[in-house]
Amino acid sequence: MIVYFRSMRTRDDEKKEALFKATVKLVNEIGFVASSVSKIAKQARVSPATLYVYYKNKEDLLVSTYIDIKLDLSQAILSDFDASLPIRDILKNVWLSMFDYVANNLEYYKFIEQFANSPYGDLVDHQAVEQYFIPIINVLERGIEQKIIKAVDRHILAAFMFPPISYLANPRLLHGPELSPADIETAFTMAWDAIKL
Amino acid sequence: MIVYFRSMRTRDDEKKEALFKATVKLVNEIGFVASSVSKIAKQARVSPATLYVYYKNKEDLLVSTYIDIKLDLSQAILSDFDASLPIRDILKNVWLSMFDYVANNLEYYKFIEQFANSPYGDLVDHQAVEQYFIPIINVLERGIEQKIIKAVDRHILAAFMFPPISYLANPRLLHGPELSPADIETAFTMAWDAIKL
Amino acid sequence: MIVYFRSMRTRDDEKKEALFKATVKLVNEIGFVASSVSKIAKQARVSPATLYVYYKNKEDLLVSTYIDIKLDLSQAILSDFDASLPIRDILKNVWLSMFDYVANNLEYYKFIEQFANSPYGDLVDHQAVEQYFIPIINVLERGIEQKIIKAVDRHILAAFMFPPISYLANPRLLHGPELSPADIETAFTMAWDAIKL
Amino acid sequence: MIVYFRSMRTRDDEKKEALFKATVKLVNEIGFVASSVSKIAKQARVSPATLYVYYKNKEDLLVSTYIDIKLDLSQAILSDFDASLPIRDILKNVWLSMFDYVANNLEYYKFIEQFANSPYGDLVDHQAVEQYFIPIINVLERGIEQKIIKAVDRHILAAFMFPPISYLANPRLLHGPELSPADIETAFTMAWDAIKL
DNA sequence: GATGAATGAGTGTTCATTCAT
DNA sequence: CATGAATGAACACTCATTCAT
Repeated sequence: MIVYFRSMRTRDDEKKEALFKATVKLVNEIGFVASSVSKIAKQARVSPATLYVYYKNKEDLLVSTYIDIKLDLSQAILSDFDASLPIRDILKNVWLSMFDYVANNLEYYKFIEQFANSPYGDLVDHQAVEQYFIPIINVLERGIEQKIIKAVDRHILAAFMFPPISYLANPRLLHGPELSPADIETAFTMAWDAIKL
Repeated sequence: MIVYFRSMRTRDDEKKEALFKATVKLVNEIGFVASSVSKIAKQARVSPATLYVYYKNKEDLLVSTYIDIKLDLSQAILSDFDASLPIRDILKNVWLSMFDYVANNLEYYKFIEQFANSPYGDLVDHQAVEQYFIPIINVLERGIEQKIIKAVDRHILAAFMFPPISYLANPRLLHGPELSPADIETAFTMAWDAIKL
Repeated sequence: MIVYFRSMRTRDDEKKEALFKATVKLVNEIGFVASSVSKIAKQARVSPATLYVYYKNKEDLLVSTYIDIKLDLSQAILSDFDASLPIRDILKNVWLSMFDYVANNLEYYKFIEQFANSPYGDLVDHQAVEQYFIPIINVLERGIEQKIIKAVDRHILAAFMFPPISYLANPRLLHGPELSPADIETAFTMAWDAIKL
Repeated sequence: MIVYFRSMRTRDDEKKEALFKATVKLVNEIGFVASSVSKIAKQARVSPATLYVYYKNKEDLLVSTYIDIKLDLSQAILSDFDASLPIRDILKNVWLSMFDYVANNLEYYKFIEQFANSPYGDLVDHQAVEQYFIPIINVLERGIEQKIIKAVDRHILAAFMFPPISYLANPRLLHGPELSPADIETAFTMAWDAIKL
């Protein structure tokens, strides 16, 4: 006896997720340029027409995928966020979480890198996306107030914390050997040296 | 004896340069995805067929353009390179030169960013390109020997010097106000704090 | 005994009428070519699948719509038909009714024009549709018998009565200013001059 | 020995004409709605992509075809135009020429009918097209001055001369037997009766 | 060297229709 | 009766590249 837990013809989150995964996978394998709707659909094992049931168009698919990853990233980073710790420890947790995320979800990270470096990047509501990261911003500002962190614009502080991670964790950019745990520890120290007073 | 009534730059070079400029311009304006051979040719005011006189195919055009820019960048960075200065000053010159270059040649810089974040990036002979930057590597290594700079892999050092520049000088990534000269000065200090012992 | 708490017009008829109106509206606004089933369904605020409850397929929808309008037109034209009047007066009433109908129901009229000038036109049982207009044909034949109207094939007579109306009342064909009541009166006189002996 | 009178790779008016003919033929056979670019190209024995060498897009193809036919029609009608004849004779020549044209080039005529009754019709510069027919307009106006023709707007006069031709010569509209030469003669008399004073 | 013409293969998207519920 | 989901086939159009000149 067959029991259907979900109807055969109702909106199917499995399909949407298949499209999401197919998009990320293909963009990583063959790049933004070559990732056509039909290839993505084929990868997700649905008809190209079905894609348009779940997304308004290709742009919507890509932007949605980007935002979903950004949200996922922010949740990963903030998962063990503990505001009661010393500021350096909070930031170290955040930094290592992000390094882990990038290293272990390279496909996701490479997607958002390609996305941000494309004209699609201009289509995103950046303020909305930055909302996700407000707790980190707040920590930086607390650090400035407490004279622990250099009193400069938060974007400049961010520039020395996060872009180095992308670079170090992304084999497409780092044309050298993978980093050891000790290297990663050192790298955080360097980031901290950059921003600390 | 040959007398050139026309400029020394031959007709051919003019066409090739027009294609180079058209490629950079279009990739910036409409992105990698939409930059087709025929659009590039039209922008350069030549026939699509002519493009194939100068480049083997589209990939060759894009890779060549990337390498040309990388070379140009390295020359700009190393233009006032003076090995006799103190290490911090050398690096400061390099850093500011690069910041200037990125800020003043954003089109070039955005091109290589898009390029590097695409599968085309995998086609480049990175070792050859890194040759251009050897003098800088050498300075870093001298700094390490002299116990001025942290004794870590040169890629890690680079990660805290150059990616922050891309981030801070690229409006597509920095979703905030432009940097003041004082900000830029501060930013270098932070880079130096990161790498110095 | 059955008591209707809801109006006599059933839910079904409402949907069918909505589809009818949506079809006419869309064909007028965007043309036969662009009037897809899903757009018509959306305009009628029903699911595309629902359309197939009321019509066999798209062809059935269009042909039915055409025939319904033709019937409506015939009823409008024959509403004040009075066989006891002089022949010229009968035809004048008919002619002016039709002009009124076309002018006041341009959407309907443009639909049947587009329809007739398309291969769908070949699918209609013309004899059945012409039944609606038999009284007019009869008047013309009475006129011929009474030596008031030229003794030619009824289609030729019709050619000078009705196509000019389409032309004069349809802004898509008449590329000039709208007609005044006096113009319309004159136009009937011309039609009559054409057919009278 | 083969002699090439035209190069194999230069713009080829034969291809453009093949596309023109294919467009007319297909629109007649399967209608505007179903006449897709790929079907037209296949009918003309060229690649769909080649169509875009000769026409900007589908709209351009259809509008150009329409205008070309209109021009052809005007030339046919005015071929034996003799301004020195009596006005009735001039118009009779024009009328019969047009009847002939429609009857003998039904494909062309049906194309422009379908075209005019579609939203594409709105895209044409009607004033430009009407230029072709100015000599006829002038005759009508001379007739009005000479008190031979009714003093009404030229569009109303036209409405009783030309739409009846479309109707009588077009089997899709005239659901009856074909007209005899005598019928045609009579039909012109009726048109003349309509417009003459 | 330089080109406009030409195209098979592909693009993103919409089509008319069916299906399970 | 009514529906949203699903799709193969088609849509208009552009692609990178080649070819004859």
